[in-house]
Amino acid sequence: MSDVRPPTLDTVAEAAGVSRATVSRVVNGTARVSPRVHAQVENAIAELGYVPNRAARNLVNRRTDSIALVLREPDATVLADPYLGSMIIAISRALADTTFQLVLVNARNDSKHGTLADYVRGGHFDGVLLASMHTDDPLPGVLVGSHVPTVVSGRPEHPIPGLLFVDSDNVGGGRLATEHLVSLGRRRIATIAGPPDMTATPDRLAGFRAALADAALPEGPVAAGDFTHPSGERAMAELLDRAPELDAVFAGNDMMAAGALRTLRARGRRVPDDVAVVGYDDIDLAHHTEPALTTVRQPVDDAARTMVDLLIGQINGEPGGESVVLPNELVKRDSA
Amino acid sequence: MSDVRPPTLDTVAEAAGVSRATVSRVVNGTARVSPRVHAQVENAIAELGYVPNRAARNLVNRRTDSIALVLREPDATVLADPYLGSMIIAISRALADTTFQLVLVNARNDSKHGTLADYVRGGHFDGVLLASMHTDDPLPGVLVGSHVPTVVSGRPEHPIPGLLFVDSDNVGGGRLATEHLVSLGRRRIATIAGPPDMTATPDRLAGFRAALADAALPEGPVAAGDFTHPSGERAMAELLDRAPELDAVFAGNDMMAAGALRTLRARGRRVPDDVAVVGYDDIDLAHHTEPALTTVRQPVDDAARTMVDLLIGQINGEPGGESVVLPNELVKRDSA
DNA sequence: CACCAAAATGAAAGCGCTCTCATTGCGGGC
DNA sequence: GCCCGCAATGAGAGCGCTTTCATTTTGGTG
Repeated sequence: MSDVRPPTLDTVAEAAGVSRATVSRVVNGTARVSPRVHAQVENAIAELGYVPNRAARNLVNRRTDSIALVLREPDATVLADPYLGSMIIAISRALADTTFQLVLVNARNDSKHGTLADYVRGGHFDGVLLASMHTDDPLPGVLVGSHVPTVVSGRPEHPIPGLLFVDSDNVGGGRLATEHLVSLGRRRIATIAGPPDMTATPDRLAGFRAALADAALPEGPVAAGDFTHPSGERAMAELLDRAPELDAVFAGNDMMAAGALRTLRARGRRVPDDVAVVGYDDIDLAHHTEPALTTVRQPVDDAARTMVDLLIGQINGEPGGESVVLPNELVKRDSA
Repeated sequence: MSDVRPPTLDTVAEAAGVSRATVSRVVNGTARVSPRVHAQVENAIAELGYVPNRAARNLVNRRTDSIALVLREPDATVLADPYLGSMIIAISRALADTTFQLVLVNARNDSKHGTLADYVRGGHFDGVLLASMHTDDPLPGVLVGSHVPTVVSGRPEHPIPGLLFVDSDNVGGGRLATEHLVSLGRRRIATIAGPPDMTATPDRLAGFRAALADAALPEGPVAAGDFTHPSGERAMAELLDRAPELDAVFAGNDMMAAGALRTLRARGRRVPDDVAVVGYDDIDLAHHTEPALTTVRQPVDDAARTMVDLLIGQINGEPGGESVVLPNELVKRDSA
């Protein structure tokens, strides 16, 4: 309600005794300006506390200088997984050194103005980062079709021409976890898989099976979970019923691994003595379970930085961006 | 790189055979338009897929339609606490039904363009939400001084005129936890306090002491932590050394409670039989510790919604916003 | 049927910025 | 001393929108 308007380019120009164009030039460093004039302008800017008006700038430049982070999680269950939170923080950090703002778009499909797809396509953002994608989600296709620079986290089920993604090597991760169990001498290895509509699930499963095959071990039983703690408890119970003699479990994420741990304890199985357990993600919780979880760590910070770099490259029209698959790492603790 | 520009008001106007002003009116519902013309315009909009240009709108309206969520956490340690993540999600959800965008500003003091304070003051946002404040942070004062609508999460140490905050009743929460321990018959009750530079810490401590006084119990030992898991382990060890006979602990958050649990187990104390433990926050982890944590739940969703409502009220110049303190709730599980 | 108020619409002025194009100023080569 | 070329600067158009103000249309009344 204060009616004092912030200084504009013209204000500064007048104060410095030059034209608006010149001030613009020094603000943007876009052309040479004589040292004397440059100093005058700088002084005027400092004195008036001038800050460029973003809207005006965006209008003429046809850029918004902001990128959307779309979280595709209709149900709160998966939001409980701190992995997503760490992703958000990592992306925000990766963006901190750029001029881009991070806009969080919490997307239950069409909450905002009309469809989410329309909203995102509506030129509100220079680019879009998609996290926690499901295989049947049409959004990435729509965005690419609308020429909106887009990078998704996690390999899409079907490659979409022009869609870049950053993923961690889930096949390798599944293999890493399973090979570790094998190296421990375990022979009856089961797995708790994640939701089938995220590619991480089949990928980790593929790594699991490949490692088993390499070790000439029979394919262990598979139970399905949905990345939540309770689903891990249930899946473990199911596994125990189906294969009471199992001596190891590879869980599709740490949350489910924690659930499995609880079921194992309830059933009187000691971990890792009777049953070894390996999780996935290395979320904070992995330190706190009893026993502490051996798990596969994903390079969240690297992934975030890579996504941001790829996206900005696309926004700037640089050629040659390529999807990236980052390696994972086994973190050995006490559960296996 | 595509050179086809999106449709503008003029495009639509021409297609509908009316003036730009009229189209603007139907888009904004700002004035009456005859039904026939209205329909024509709607058709044209639908056909062309017109979406208003946000920058142009912002320029003339002097609004950005976006609000900043500033996370004031220089060190990653506190970021590991999922409480913050749940806050982010809750705020994002609370904003989903409004026209405002949520911009995440991850603020290690002056990463972006110049000082954070300047950046935030630079008119990039209509309002600011501050989370995880520390008592010595000058930012809220600066913002209020610059007439930037601001709402902070958590009571500031010294009331700042014009600064609204939303907090949960930490004194009451500390009391709730402690009274529960007292009601369990515990008599030697210790506490692990959080970082002293957040008001939640002295407040919870005050509640703790008040409850002890009410029960005519001596003031128990206090150890200091920093809200992290390791600090909880250390603080518990210290407490055990100083007061080996203690039979209950109230921890300033769940993370430290989990650490305390681990130390207790290592020292051979059974929970809750030998030592009862109560945490604070009811983060997801509270379900997964062994035993599951009894804890104080903060109304995160309510708090988020309240913050958003207050902020939007301020932005719209509505009078009469008041700081709010929300009640907490004791969640009984197995640790006490 | 003429008249006037009210309703509907249009014309146009900016919002603050960038950038093209034109103009000015300057030094050096002849 | 004059002219040319380049560096420095300024003038001004326009980005897409909202909004005031003027104008046209409409419809009710005498």
